[in-house]
Amino acid sequence: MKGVDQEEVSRRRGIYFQGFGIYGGLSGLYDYGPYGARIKDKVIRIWKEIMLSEGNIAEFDGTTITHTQVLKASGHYDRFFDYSIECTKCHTKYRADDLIEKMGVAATLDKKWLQDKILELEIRCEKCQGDLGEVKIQKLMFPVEQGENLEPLFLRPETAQGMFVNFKEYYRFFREKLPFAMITVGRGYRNEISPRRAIFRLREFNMMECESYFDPKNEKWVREPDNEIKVTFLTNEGKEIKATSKEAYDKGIVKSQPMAYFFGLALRFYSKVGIDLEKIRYRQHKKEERAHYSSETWDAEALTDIGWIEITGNSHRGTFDLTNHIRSSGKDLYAQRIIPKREEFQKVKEIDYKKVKSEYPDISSKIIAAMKEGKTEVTIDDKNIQLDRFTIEREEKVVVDRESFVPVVIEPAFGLDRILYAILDHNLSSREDSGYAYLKIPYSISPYDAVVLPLMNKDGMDESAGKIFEDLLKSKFSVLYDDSGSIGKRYSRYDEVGIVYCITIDYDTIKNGDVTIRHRDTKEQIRIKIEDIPRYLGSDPWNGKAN
RNA sequence: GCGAGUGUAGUGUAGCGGUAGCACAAAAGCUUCCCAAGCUUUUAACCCGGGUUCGAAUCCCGGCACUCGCACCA
Repeated sequence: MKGVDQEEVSRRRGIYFQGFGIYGGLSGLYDYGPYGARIKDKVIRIWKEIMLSEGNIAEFDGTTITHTQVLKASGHYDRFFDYSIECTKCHTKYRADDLIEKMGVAATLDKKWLQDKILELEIRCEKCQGDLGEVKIQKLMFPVEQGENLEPLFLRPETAQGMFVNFKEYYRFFREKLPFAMITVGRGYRNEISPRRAIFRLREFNMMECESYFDPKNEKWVREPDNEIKVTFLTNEGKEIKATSKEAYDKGIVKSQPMAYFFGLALRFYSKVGIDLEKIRYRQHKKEERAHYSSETWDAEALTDIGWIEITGNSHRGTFDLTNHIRSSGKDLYAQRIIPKREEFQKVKEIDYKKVKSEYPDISSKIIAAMKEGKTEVTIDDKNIQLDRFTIEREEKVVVDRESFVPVVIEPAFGLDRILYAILDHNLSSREDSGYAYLKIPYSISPYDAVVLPLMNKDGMDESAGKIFEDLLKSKFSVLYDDSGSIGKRYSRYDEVGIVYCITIDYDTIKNGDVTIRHRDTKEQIRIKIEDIPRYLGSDPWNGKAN
């Protein structure tokens, strides 16, 4: 907090605001307005630019409505529930399954079962010994109707699954070479029990996820982790260390090399979008906090006015997802590795057609059919025939030079809305002298390149400004035009939404053909020729630390 | 989802049974050659629904939303 309320500014200036406001709003749904939508778009672009410039990362754009079988395989369908129970006296809330498991009984995730078990075990409120009420189910996925006689489908609770099920497409795209990764930017949906703090916890949210695939025998990214940016690592043993990603990996703090590599990428990204790296830390999940499938999890957290908030989750998902989809779909989602050539003798079983025909010339086709079905005996015309003796076994020499395996997955999942929350929190400041707010985000995510401002609306300044504005639009710059209010008021207007440059047209413009360009942060102005404006803006002249 | 509290122009607030005021913002005009100046004018609100009452923003009930706490965040 710097004396400026992010939510107030956002509402007032159209960065973000509650969805469906004229109808009283809907909990957990927020819209991005004229400035917010542009900032968001630029943040996405920077992220993609960084990820895609790795060379072995490709983009995926999947649907949000998801095949139910996918969610059954991933575990969401059966586990994405919250069975809660509340004390009727003091209203403390518990998870019903937790209470039962604390009694040393394995819980079955079924409402009636849980309810009965709680009565049977005579479980009472831990705090006040009061009676517990009814078990309530909170479903955390959003169903979507798909037709009269069909089961509802669900909106995806994460973008990851869409990528996993398309693993093979991308495996082919990368010509069957690991490691590679897929990225998706898109929306996810979770029926959060109590969404709060504006865009911090939403029911429909934006994420940018990356699924990277590795041979478990060679879990390394193609490049070394970053060794420049230092950040705080907080281990699950409570150790706090400031280190670069490479150091953290070398010292064994971060076990997974790719994970350490992605930390470096993420830090470059955070820094580029104006997140203060002094307010970033990596916190390792404790065992009990970790998702069931993960062997190593680190959250990147940002310090904001509401404390440390998770902005990116990094999970080592192992082979969990692909194994489940292989099992569930019966399809091949394996990768292959080249191994040293070796010759092997495999036992091959074959049907001895000659023998069958010579012994049972009339019913040979029936016998062969039964053998092909894998039967060991068959009864034809009341005759019981053992089939083993028609099998011949022989050894065959085969050359083996590859083997199949299930790739392991390492997933950095960026919460876009929370990243935007952190960006606003870290950059919304107030001027020391006047107290007015200004948003010191980098030029690269500034909602517009510049604003064109005639100093006054007369003596040809307005015409001149109008022409400069039109020319900039034609040159593909995103610019605004504003001629209302005093010049100081207008500067402040755009300071507040993070626009870096104000181009002011004054009397000298008419005389000399030059304009002043004012910088948001320093309030300093320089004079340049009108024809130099595109070059000046195009050179991305931001020189602050955030670049 | 529970408990407590809150909901008034775009934003921040006053009014708390007699028919909505202020500040900032916004718009028009005048003025002003550079950091929310001044003057004039204007636009604009009682979260939604029901009840009590001659009369409700105000009291009551229900809903919705927000804040905090608990829980949740796989």
